[in-house]
Amino acid sequence: MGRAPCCDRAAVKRGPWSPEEDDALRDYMQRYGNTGSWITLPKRAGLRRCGKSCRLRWLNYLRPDIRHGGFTDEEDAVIYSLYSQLGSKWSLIASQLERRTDNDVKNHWNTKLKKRLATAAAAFSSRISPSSMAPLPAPVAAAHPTPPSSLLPLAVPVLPTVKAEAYTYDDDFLAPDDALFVAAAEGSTSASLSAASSGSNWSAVDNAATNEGFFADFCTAAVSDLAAADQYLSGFFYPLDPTLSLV
DNA sequence: AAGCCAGTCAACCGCAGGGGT
DNA sequence: GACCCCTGCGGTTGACTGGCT
Repeated sequence: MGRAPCCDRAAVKRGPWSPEEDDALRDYMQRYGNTGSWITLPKRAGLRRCGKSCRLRWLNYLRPDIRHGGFTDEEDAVIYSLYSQLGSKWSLIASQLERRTDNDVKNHWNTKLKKRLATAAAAFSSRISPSSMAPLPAPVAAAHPTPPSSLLPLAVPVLPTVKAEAYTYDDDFLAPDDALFVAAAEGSTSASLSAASSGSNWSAVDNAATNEGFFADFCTAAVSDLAAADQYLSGFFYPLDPTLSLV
């Protein structure tokens, strides 16, 4: 016994909205607002649409106070930063951006930012060559379909996480250099890097990397400029471990 | 010109949770 | 407390478009 549908699917129109339907919904909302429920709105507005469809169309498209497309670098940076802290809480992220909808932010992330971040991570990990580092884990994602010509045509690894990688990276647990790489790649502050380089306080590495904002800063840098992201990361690596080198 | 493919984005679906009864 | 209704959310789908062969 499934959930009852919210409306009679045979009786309502589905698919793209026509200009006439848009006009009808816009006119109704501007005259009366949605004083009743979304479920009853289609009838009141003279639309053969599901109430949920009306709500979505209004909130994501017709509402006068929203912008579409053309995300700025600043907005991208905010999205990266918040995503690194909140995950896919699109409505929360959108609420921090002026006149953006959760659907727009989600689409922008899935079609552009996610790929850009993967490219930045791939470019970064390909250039770090600590002398004693164990081989990187096998790439999880498929090869990037169209890598920029400025980048090596390599497979896209996921950014390793401290919690996942610290205990699985290799059979011998972590050498300090591995921990340094992992901590930096995941998102640690200089505090966690210091802990990593001392090679002892693993829970401190974990906590610092998880809770603090290095990853968000890396994402922010990666948004606009891969070279800047590289520079940013190497700024953390070099002072702590001179055996690391960029190739 | 036609077909294919990848990228984009509007729209749909199902679930979770809040509020009312 | 149990149930129902409604809204909001996040994941996914599918139509459309433009570039390439």
